[in-house]
Amino acid sequence: MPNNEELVFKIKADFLKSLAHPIRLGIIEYLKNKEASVGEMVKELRVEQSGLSKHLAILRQAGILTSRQEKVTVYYSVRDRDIFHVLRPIAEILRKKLNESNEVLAHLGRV
Amino acid sequence: MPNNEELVFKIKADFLKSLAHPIRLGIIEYLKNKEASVGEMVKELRVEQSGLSKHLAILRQAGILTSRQEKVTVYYSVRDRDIFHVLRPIAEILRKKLNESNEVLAHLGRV
DNA sequence: AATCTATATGCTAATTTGATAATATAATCA
DNA sequence: TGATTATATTATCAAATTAGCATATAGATT
Repeated sequence: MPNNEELVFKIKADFLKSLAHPIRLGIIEYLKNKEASVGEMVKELRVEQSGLSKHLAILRQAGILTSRQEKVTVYYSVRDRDIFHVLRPIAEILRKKLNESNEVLAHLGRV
Repeated sequence: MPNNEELVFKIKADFLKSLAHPIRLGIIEYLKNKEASVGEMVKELRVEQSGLSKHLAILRQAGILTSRQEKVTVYYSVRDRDIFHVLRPIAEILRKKLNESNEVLAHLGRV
């Protein structure tokens, strides 16, 4: 019986888990400015169909993507663009970290 | 042999994974405005010592925390406050989602 | 009806992650 | 030195995640 605070951490952690996979990050970026069908993504993202389907389901369940069906084709898109408010700072943090490493490396040749 | 784009997604995913655990989120929040020793956190966060130690190591390796040692005591703190630029929008997204659910629920009584 | 296309689901094995307990290390203190 | 304290590491096992393949479903086409 977790208390409310623990429950909130659990919910946040689950949300983060849904993002924490290279293919899923690739999907979100691919859908950044457009919607796309599963078939299109299978080709473009070079992933196996059933695997992609499962990753899409995870992102939909997390509320990050929505889908609409047209005949047999299912189109996915980003449900709430606020997700990029999470992803952008991550890129910035990593970029910054990389810069810091490079600055250290720059001193290697000198002595 | 993954290409550069895939490598970047892998790096981002690994970073997200380091965040994606309730205890680790609890640690980061606990360290939001202060540093704390492992012993203090064992007591306050109600986690087992060896488990906490491992979670701290994961966060340090991810570059999210730093530590300094004073005699036998090790103090941890947030290394780069930019991490909160990632965590805050997550809270907002989840709050928003909850509000939307509540608005739906509000119509349940009416008919 | 039989086939084809697009997507989802189920199954299994491999890998990763996590919890717990035990042990190690290292500094301090008696 | 021996005991104590603080933290890290290791070992073991259970649980969760993932990949890949096979199958299911459902609509479209012949």
